[in-house]
Amino acid sequence: MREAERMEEEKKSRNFIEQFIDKDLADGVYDHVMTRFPPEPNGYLHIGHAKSILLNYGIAQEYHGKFNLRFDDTNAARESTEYVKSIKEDVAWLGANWEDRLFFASNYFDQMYEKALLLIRKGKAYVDDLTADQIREYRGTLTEPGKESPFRNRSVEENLQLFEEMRAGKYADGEKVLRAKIDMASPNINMRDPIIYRVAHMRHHNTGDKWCIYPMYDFAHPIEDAIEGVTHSLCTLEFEDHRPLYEWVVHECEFPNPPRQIEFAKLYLKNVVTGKRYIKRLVEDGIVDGWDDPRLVTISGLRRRGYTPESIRMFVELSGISKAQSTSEMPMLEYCIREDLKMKAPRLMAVLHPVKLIIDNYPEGQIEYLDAPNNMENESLGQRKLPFGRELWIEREDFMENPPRKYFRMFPGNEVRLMNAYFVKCVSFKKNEAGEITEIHGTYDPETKSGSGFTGRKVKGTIHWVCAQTAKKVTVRLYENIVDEEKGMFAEDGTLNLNPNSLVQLNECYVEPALGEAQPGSRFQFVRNGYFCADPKDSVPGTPVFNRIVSLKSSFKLPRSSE
RNA sequence: UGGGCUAUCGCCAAAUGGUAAGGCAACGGACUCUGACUCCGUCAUUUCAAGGUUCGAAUCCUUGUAGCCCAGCCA
Repeated sequence: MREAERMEEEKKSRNFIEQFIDKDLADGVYDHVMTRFPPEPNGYLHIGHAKSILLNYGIAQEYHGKFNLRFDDTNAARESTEYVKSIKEDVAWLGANWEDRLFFASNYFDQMYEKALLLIRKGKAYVDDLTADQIREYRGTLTEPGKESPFRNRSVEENLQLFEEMRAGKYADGEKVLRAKIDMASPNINMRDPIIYRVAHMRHHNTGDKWCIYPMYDFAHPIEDAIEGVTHSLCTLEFEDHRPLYEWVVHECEFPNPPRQIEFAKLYLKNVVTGKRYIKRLVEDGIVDGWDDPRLVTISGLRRRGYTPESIRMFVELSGISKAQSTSEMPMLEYCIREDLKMKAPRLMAVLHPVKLIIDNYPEGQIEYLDAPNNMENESLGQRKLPFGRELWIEREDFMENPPRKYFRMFPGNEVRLMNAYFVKCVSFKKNEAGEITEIHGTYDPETKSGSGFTGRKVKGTIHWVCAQTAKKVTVRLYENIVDEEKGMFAEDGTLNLNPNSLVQLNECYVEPALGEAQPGSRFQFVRNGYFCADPKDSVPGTPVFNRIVSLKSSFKLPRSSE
C-alpha cells in the first residue's frame, strides 16, 4: 500500500526545474541544494513574488537544502528600510523560513570590490571615460554590432589606479565606469562590455557613506549567489539573455563550484495589476489607501483582505512552473481561498441588504436562544447560542412579490426554513409609495424548530436571518476589481483603466451578535454571502469592519425580465 | 529586421517516440437546514501551420506563423 503510494509519488511529473536539479545531483555537479529569494527593497511584495518565494523555498525543502533571504540592495537611491521590514514580514507570513540566513548584498561590497580588482588584473575589465550617451552610441543597436571604446585598452596599472580613484571619490557621478571586457560585437547586447561598477555619490541605508561606487546587477548578483553557496539561482524569464554574462562573471571571478541560473515564467493575473510600478502609482496617487489596500494583490493586501498563506501556497502550486508566458485567472485564486476556509471558518449569519420580517404569531418582546453549529461540516468549531425574536432582518433578495418559476425562497403564501430556527410562512407584506418592500409578515410553526427532528413536511428553501433586537450594525466592504474589465487593463496612453466602483461600502448591514465581537483578522463565512475577514487595520472588537474575501458561487439566476 | 525564449481545451498544465493526465472555469444531473458544499457525468480523434522521417510523432527533421524579452551608469 505504502509502496504503491510511493510509486505514485515517483511517477508524478517533475517540473523542468526539478528535472534540471535532479540531473545536477545525479551528475555530481552539486551534492546539496541551496536557493534564495533576492528582492530589491524598493516596494512591497505581491502575488507574483509569492510564486518565486514559494518556488525557491519549496525546492530547498524538497531537496533537504537551504533557503536564503537576501536583499539585493545595490541601488540605494530607490530603496528603504520600510520595504526591508515589509518584505521580511511577508516572506515569513508565507511560511518561507530563512532561519539565520538573512543577507544583504551590501554586506558583500568589499568582496565585490576585490573581484573587480581581480578582473582588472586579468585584463578582463577596464575603466571607461565615455559619457552615458557615448556608451549608448558605441553599444550599437539590436541589429548592428557595437564598437570598442577608445579607453578599452588601457594598461592594467592605469585601470587599477583609475578604479582606486573612483572608489576614493575623485570623480563625479557618471564621469567614469568600470566595464567588463567581453565582446562589443556580440549579438547579445548584454555581452557588449557591460558596465559593472558606476560612480554614485549616495547614502546607502546599510553602508552609509562608505562607498561612492556601486556594483551593477549583472556583476553583483552572480557574486552574491556564489558567496552564499547558492546552487540554483532561480529567476524570471527576462534574465535569460543575462545568463551568459552570469556565467562569465562566476567563471572569471574564479568561484569554485559556481551557481547556475535557471529561468521560469512570471505569474500574471488577468485584469489584475501586478507590477510594482503600477501598484506604486496607485498608492502614491491615493487611489488605494496604501500598499496593503485589500483591493491590491500585494501580499499585505491579500493578507488584510483575509487570504491565508495556505490559500496562496495552493494557488502557486496549482498554477505550476513552466517557461511559457502565461496569465492565470482570478477564479483560480478564489477557488483556493474558498477551499481553504471551507472547513476552517465559522459559518455565521449576516444580512447585507436588510428588510424586516415580522413573525406575527411570535410573542412580542420574547427572545429565545437556539443552539446552532458554527460549521456543520466541522464539529470542532463548536456551537453558539443564536438569539431569535419576533422581528428579524432578512435579505432583500430572499423575498419576491411575484416569484419566477423555481424560486424557492420567500413569497406570499410560501413556507421556507429560517436557518437554524423555524419554518416560517409568508402571509403579507407592505410597500412604500416608491413600490419598495418595507415589511414582510409571516407566521412560524413551533413544531419545526431546528434540531427537533420534525419531518412532517418539507420546504424547498432555506434563508438566513438575524434577530433585529440583538443584531449588531457593522460596516461591510464589498470590493470589485480595481481595473475596468470591460475596457481592459490599459488605456492607449499606458495608464490604467480604473473601475470607479471598485469599492462598495455598505453601512446598513446586520450581523448576529457573535460577529459583532469579531477579532481583527478573524475570518467567517457569511451564509450565502461569501467569506469575510474582520479588517485587522480598520476594526476593533465590538465595531468590526468586514472585508469580503471572496463570494460564494451562486447557481440560481433570475430569468430575464422579458420572460 | 540581430539575439534569446515560448507555442498542448476559455485559463493553468502533464505527457521526455508507444497512441493527449490533472486542476480552474463552464455545462448537465443527484443530494442539501440556502441554490453553497459534496457526489456523479460532459468538456482536445488532436497538440500554432504545412510538409517530411518512422510500424508508430505533441515529442525527431524542414519550412513557415504568432507571442514575449533585450539597445539603464535599474533590478
